[in-house]
Amino acid sequence: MVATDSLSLIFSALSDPTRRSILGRLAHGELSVTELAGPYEMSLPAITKHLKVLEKAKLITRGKEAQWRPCQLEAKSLKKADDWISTYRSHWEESFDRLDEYLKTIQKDENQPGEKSGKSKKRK
Amino acid sequence: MVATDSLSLIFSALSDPTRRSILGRLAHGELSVTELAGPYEMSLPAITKHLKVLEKAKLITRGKEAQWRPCQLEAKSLKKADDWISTYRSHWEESFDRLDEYLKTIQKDENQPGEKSGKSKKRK
DNA sequence: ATATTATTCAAAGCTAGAGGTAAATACTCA
DNA sequence: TGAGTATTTACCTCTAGCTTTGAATAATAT
Repeated sequence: MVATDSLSLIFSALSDPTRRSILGRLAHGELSVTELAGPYEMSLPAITKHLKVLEKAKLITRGKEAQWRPCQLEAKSLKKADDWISTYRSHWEESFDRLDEYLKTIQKDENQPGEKSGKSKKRK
Repeated sequence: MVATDSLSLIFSALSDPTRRSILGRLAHGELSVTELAGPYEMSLPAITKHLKVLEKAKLITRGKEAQWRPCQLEAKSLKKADDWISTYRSHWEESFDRLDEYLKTIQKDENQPGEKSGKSKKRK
């Protein structure tokens, strides 16, 4: 990754299934690295690195308790991602409307068939 | 990227600022590659590659109109990302509650000071 | 002090990402 | 057909990402 802005870090962190799964498990409460690593067929150092990525994206915070460095979900960063995506919410709601419109259009076209699909907008 | 599941493709596509910006501009309507490339200090082939990434993630669809391959936003995939994130929505709402609790806790501790921060949960 | 448990660091391998330039392809119009 | 415009392919470079193994560090318990 070249970009280091917070949104890019967040989306990049979320682009790995293991990391998403880790977040999912942290949603039920704090876990240590070893506990976290349990289900995955992956070395501990690999998990450590995934945690680093999540930490850099501020999707988790880490504590210190004896020899454990427990991980905790930090949902505020997920909210950041959600805020970005939510600006498009109207678009996917709209697309149902477009589907409706489309369906109405076919019905109409069944009576008066004509152009195949040509919308020939002119471009300079 | 190793993962090829749709969520990973989507989040990975969103992890680049240029690609997010492209989606933002497509939100206002269909655009050709050259129109899209305009604002960025980047070669056309670079833009083509970004579009490929967006297309693979099904965040855009492409048309064919004379020598143009216009791009269109496909919001359904954004909804997929939104659905994943939304399972955590309760967590960031909750975190305000936790802040409240925390603030109450300090107020109490100002009267009877004691342990620095020790929550010493036992772990086997 | 030593053994045990938990976690991280270092080095290396390999694949993919992001960008560039130059050339090829696709379509339109005269 | 040939010129012009739009887009993609091929190829190259460089950096970053994911994973491994083996060794190092940190804290606890004996």
